[in-house]
Amino acid sequence: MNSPITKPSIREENERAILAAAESVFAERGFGGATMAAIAAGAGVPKPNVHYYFPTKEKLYRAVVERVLTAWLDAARSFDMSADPRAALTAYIEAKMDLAREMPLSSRIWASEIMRGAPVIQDFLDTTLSQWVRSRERVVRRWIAEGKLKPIEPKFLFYMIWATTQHYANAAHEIASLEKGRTLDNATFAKAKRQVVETILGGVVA
Amino acid sequence: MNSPITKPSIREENERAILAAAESVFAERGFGGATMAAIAAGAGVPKPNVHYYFPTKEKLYRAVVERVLTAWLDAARSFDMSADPRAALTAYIEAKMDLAREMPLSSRIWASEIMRGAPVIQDFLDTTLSQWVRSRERVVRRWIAEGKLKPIEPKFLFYMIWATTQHYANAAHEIASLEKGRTLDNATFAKAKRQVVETILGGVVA
DNA sequence: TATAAATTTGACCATATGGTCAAATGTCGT
DNA sequence: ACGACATTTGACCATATGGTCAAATTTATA
Repeated sequence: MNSPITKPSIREENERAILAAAESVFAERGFGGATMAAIAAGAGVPKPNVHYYFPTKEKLYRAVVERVLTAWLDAARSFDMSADPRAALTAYIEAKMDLAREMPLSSRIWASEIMRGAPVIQDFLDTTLSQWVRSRERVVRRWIAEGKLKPIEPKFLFYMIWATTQHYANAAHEIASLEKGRTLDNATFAKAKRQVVETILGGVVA
Repeated sequence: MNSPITKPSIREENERAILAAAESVFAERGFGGATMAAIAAGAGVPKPNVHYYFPTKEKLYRAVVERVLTAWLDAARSFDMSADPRAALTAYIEAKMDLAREMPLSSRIWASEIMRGAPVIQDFLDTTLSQWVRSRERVVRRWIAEGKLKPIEPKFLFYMIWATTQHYANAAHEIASLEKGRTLDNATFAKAKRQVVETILGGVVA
């Protein structure tokens, strides 16, 4: 049914448009501030049509958040536990920076979902994310034992990586304001990425 | 009139209670999701009473954000431009960490205001914050010229500090989830603070 | 204590919003 | 071309929400 070359069905195309609009509206105004009318307008369809594909605002939000989770997991995979810390952390930080750059809306929705107390992704935090952290913690501790990293608490390192990389999505507006209103261009962003990698590596590599 | 020992007037006391409730509701649900009814309930006063002190939701929100700005400025002052980078950055990072710990609601409101595109604090970003950044950038560049810091872009250092420290407020729930649901205790938070300071210093001090 | 000013509060109002419905229209396989 | 099914859409509805008002009550002030 779902062969790669099938042209998108009406349903697929509409769901795509609605999800895209929803992502943007949820990211800008938060769950509470988003309205189905705004989402419908953003998707270019009448409001009842949104409800036809996503029965409730809650369900639509969940669908949006699921895409965010997918993006998170993709970036998470770039943490190569078999590599040495420099390579593993560099790849991971760069993946996270690219995610913030390329999917700022997803990143903001993630942040705001967490600030709300994670009503939708609590289960993800308790299962997938917890496991991811535990396994990577072990790897980091091994690196420390091997004298490759300073004796740090792995979690705090992850927090710093998550926070710093996400900041480039969450605070894109603030950053632009400090750059005379202009968004970071690719070259500047690349410099930021490099500096983030080097600062963190410089701070934790033994 | 406003001598230090004057007992709070009815007005002062009510405004305080309303602002406190508003801060909590805005932080939890965002501007759009917050309701005046919830704020009134949180403050323990009837809804019209909230409007008596703060005519509109928008004005109430502005009042809350102003308190956040004050907190931001207080922490900003701890960046001692006359000191050497180790001392200056340590004091600043620690002040920011303490702020995130002691005023998590303010920190979250700040984050969500910025994610909304800073409709209320745009002016602050363009004036006070821009000036603060420019003057500190100069100091950091001087430190670099004196060989005390690696050749970094000062702004990216500030972003890392802001992001990482704020994370402990913004993502407190996520962090708690990764700690079996328990909030970081004081000792653990102190360790986090130390590690953040040491990682960043280790990353940028020459 | 009398009077003015500040504060409180129940009852309301207009609008916005999430969601529904049924009729109309489009799509697709046969 | 036909019937079955998917999709679209204008008109609605119930509720929530920001905000108002005027009467009642409390607090300051002279």
